[in-house]
Amino acid sequence: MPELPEVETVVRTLRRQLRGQSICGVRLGPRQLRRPWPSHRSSVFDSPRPVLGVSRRGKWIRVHLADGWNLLFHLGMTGRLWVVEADAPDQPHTHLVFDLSPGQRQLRFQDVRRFGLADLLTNEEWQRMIASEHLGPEPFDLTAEQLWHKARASRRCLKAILMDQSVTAGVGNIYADEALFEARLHPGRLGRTLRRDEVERLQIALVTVLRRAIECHGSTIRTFFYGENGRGGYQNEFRVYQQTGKPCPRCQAAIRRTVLAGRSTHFCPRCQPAPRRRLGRAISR
DNA sequence: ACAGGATCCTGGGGGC
DNA sequence: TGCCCCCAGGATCCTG
Repeated sequence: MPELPEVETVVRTLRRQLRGQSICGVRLGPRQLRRPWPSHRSSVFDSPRPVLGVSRRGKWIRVHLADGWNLLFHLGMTGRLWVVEADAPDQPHTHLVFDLSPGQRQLRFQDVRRFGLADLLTNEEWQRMIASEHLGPEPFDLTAEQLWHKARASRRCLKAILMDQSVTAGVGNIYADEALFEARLHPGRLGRTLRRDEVERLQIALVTVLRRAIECHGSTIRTFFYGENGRGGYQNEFRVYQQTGKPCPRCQAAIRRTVLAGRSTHFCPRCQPAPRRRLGRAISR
C-alpha cells in the first residue's frame, strides 16, 4: 500500500532509470483503470518525448516530459511502476506499457486492484489537477504551527486528521499509526483536545518515522516493489502496525487493534492513553 | 458544513 | 480440495 515513503522510493528509482530516456510509444492493457487513459492523446508519443524529470507530490507521481506533457500516476493500493527490458515476461494486470529509447526498455504500470490511476496531462492540466486535490504541505514542510491550526479546527480524531491529504500530503494508514505511537498519542484523541506540546511531538514523530521509512525504501507487506525486484525494509521496524497482540517495544503491553475513520488502527493501550471521553464504541482502551 | 460510512477492486487466508 | 466469507485501504461518493 504505497504511501509517501514507498512513492518516494519509486520516484527516486525512476529518476535514475529514466534519465536520458525518451518515451516513444504506449500500449494499453485490456482493462480500464478508474480513470480511462486518454487514448486520443496517445499520438503524443508518435515523436519521442524526452523525460525531463520525475517528481512526487503527496502520493502523486509526475513524469515531466518535453513539450509541455506530463505523465501522472497514482499507485492506489497495489500499483507498480517500473522499468524493465522489453523482452521481460508479460505480467497480468499490466495496464500501460511505455516504450523507451534509446535502448530496448519499457516503463510498465501494473495494478492488480485497479485503484490506481494514470493520465497524460499538459502542464496547465497538471497544475489544475494538483490544485483541485487541495493537497496540504508535504510532511517535511508541515510546521507544528500549521498542524496545530488544522488540529484545533477539526472535530475529527488524530488518525483521520493525519490521513487527510489536505492536512498533509502523503500519509496513509501505516505511517499514521506509527507516527502516533512515536508521539505517544492515542489515535482516537480528538484533534481539538491536543496541547501545544503534543502537537509538536506529533509533528516531530511524523517526520522522524517518514524519514526512517524512506531510508528503508518503504514497507513491503505483500505487494510493494520498486524497480525490478526491490523490496522495502521498514516492515521490519513496525512498532504497532499489524502488531496486534505483540508486546509494545516500549512497555511490553499488548498492542491493540481497533477501527477508526474506517481503517484498522493499531496502538499501545499503555503508551498511548485513551482519551477520557470515549468516541463511540470504536475506541477500546 | 462536516464527519462517517459505503463503495470500488482483487487475491490471500481462515474456517468448515 | 473447494467453497464461502472476510480483510487489506486510497480516493470518492453518499448519507445523516
